[in-house]
Amino acid sequence: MSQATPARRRVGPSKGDLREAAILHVAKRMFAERSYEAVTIDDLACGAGISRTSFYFYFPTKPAVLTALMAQVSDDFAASHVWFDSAGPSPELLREQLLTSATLWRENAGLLSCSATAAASSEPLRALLWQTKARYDQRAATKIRRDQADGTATGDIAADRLAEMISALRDSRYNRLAGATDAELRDAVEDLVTAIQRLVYGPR
Amino acid sequence: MSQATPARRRVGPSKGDLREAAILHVAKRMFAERSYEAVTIDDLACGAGISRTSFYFYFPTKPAVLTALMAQVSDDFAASHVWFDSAGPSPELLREQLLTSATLWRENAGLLSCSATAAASSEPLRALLWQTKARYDQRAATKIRRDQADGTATGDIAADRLAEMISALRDSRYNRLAGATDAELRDAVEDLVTAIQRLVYGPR
DNA sequence: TTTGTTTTCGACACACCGTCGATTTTTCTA
DNA sequence: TAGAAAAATCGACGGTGTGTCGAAAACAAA
Repeated sequence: MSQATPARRRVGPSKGDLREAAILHVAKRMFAERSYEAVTIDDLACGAGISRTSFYFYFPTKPAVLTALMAQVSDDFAASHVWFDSAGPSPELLREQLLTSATLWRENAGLLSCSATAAASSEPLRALLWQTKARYDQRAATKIRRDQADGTATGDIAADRLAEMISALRDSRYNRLAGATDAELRDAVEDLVTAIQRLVYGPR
Repeated sequence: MSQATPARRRVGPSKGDLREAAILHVAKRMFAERSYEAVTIDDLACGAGISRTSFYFYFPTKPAVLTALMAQVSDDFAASHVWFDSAGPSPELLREQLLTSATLWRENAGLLSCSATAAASSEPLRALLWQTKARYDQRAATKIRRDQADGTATGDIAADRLAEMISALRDSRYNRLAGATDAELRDAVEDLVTAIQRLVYGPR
């Protein structure tokens, strides 16, 4: 969250904080429905009721806004990882975790898509996304390593590789969730549960 | 391949075709070592020995050059898919197919990375990449469907979903192949063989 | 040489970006 | 509540990259 804060501003709540919130608010809406390139800084500024130049008082760049927005989503996302704290396959917990995160993903589909685009040109945003993924992968790897140690999980693929595979499967499936129905969302979750169980625990 | 050809030019070989080749040549080099944004049309034109304006006589946009380059890579890629024509798990053929495509991916790592970036802003390029992926997924799905029909492969995940999963696993692993050693490349292939076999054929 | 086509490029208009400094508004405190 | 300090605003400017137009130059064929 700190990358997006310019150096000049102080901390307390003030009038300008309302504007910052207004920018974030309008940005969330615009990035949700247009592509990253199709949203200009002028659009954001006008939407927040200020001039383009004033925008720079609040954020240094366009991707910085996206970084601030994604920091929130990233936190929500991290809160849904109940399976990682369990022991053994526990497919019900895995299903619950995936359903929560899939719902979150669908709600923020446009924003996530824009942030993936913007990451190519913004080091801070790239860092945030990388960190989010790294945290997820590490928690997954820890859980898998534990299950491999007590023989529950098969060991012929290293735990951290399995964790990366799970991320990859999740991302690719979730990325087509924009505008999906609840039934489609549940199907996606069900496929992922089956695939992950099979990859990690092998023959059931 | 046709998206990249502007309307005005005729077909036969002529002086200008040399220039077109020169642009493609220098573009391949530049996109291999710099990021997509860091290569300007002026860079490409200068590199090919013409003015920026003349560039537009050969290609309508920057992504169009990338599209032309990617069409070639896409063809090479499609030629390496020996496993799809086999029956049953045949892990040796799968390994061979993955090794070939991984090598190709590593050779073109920079180009592939640029094209992924550019796809966000270029419909024709997006279409080419989509088509390449779709062809791959369809061939995979056909093979899997065949194996599911005769009971070799398990059927609790639909063939086309499995095909998408395979693409996703491959992409995520290959995308970290830039500058990898031969040993790392073989490790990647080995993990993928194990994972794919387990996903498609379940308990071995 | 003439004629028509291919190729080149300078000049222009555009869109967006980011900075600077002067000005206005808000906030705090004496 | 006046008046100073800090916060916030914005116009003007300069920069970069893009794409178009039309006139000129190089080239090929008759």
